[in-house]
Amino acid sequence: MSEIDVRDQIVESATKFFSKFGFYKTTMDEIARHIHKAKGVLYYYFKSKEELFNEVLRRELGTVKSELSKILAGEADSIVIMRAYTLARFKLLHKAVNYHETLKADFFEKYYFVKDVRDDFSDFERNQLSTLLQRGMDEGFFEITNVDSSVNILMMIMNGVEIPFFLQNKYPEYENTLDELASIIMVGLHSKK
Amino acid sequence: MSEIDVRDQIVESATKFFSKFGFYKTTMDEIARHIHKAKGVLYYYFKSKEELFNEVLRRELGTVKSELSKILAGEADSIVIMRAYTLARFKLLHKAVNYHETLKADFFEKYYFVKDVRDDFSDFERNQLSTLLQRGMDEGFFEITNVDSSVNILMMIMNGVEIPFFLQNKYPEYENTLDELASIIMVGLHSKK
DNA sequence: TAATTGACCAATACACCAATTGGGTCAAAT
DNA sequence: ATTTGACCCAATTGGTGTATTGGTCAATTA
Repeated sequence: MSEIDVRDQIVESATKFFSKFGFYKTTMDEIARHIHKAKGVLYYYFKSKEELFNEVLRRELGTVKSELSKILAGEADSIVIMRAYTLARFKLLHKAVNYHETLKADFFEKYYFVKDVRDDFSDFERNQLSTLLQRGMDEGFFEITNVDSSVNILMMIMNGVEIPFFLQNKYPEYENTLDELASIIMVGLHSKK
Repeated sequence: MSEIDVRDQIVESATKFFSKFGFYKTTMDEIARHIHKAKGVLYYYFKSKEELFNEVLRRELGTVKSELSKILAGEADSIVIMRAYTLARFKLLHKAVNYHETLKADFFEKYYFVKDVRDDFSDFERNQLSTLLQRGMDEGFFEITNVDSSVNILMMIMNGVEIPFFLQNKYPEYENTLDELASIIMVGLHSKK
């Protein structure tokens, strides 16, 4: 009975509620009641509601990162990988509903506590893209003067469209043009030969 | 005395206040007092506060549009124009502080009344970019399969970064990479020959 | 000892009312 | 044709008491 990891139960329950109602409309008490425990036990495993939310986020983005890592580890040309990465990135993030809430952090001071998880994902992406672009240059597919700067621009574009996509629900509308976006970026990074 | 166009005075006064305090923190009474008139006179020239704000916006974006039109009417290659357009677009919009407020319309229902002006600017931009891309194809600089679709993507990128740029004040940080963004887009649209 | 409970606290959110603000109207005046 | 200022009323604001909820902890269980 107590074999089941309670910490996991808590996170699963929290995920359910946070996904459905968001951070502020979810109470610690209902998370606890849902697994037939007293509220106090949550504080045995997590030191605060914010930390619990962060754990939920960490897992959500962890899935995204591992999926993306699979793509990045592929054998194909860096161009092919780059395209696949772009499409998958948005498709995966589209489903990461708790991540969406963190996008509000830039508007509402309330959400300061998600900074760490967001930064972590940003770092991940920056590293991966740097590696990929560098590899693309080594393979002769890309010809860019400054990798860091190109990565910055890619990140600017990708982060930029997240708010319209996920908070204003324009992702479905744009989903089928993402392939073309990827094309433009691909060619844009491509050597003029 | 009554030679001075009162309507203009009103709009100028309104521009001052709206630019400084935004739509909701500005009162019709202070706009009127500033030009030593009674509040009622505002309603002789404008049927509502919202309409007055729209007029302010119209002028603000009118300036932007006419500046951009100058660039678009240039003699240079479509590539050169495209780059100049991109840089100028953001530089001009950066100064259009009332336009910034309209960006909130996508988050807060309160701002529904700015739809018309925003749509107008969107239409302008869509038309101009279509013409430019088409011209670029005719001149052999661009090689795109579907102009509309490419325009969509350009607009998606440009609109996407507006919120980070103007509402989260990241424009200064990115300003000097805009040139490179333009490059990527340019090459991205460029024929592979 | 590790895990859990439930009563308890303090801070925040919330519901409610009163007072004020501010958008908008209009008959009268200029 | 334009302007005024008193007026209306819906919405906002500020203040207050109550309820909710994040968080603590001594006692209890297994």
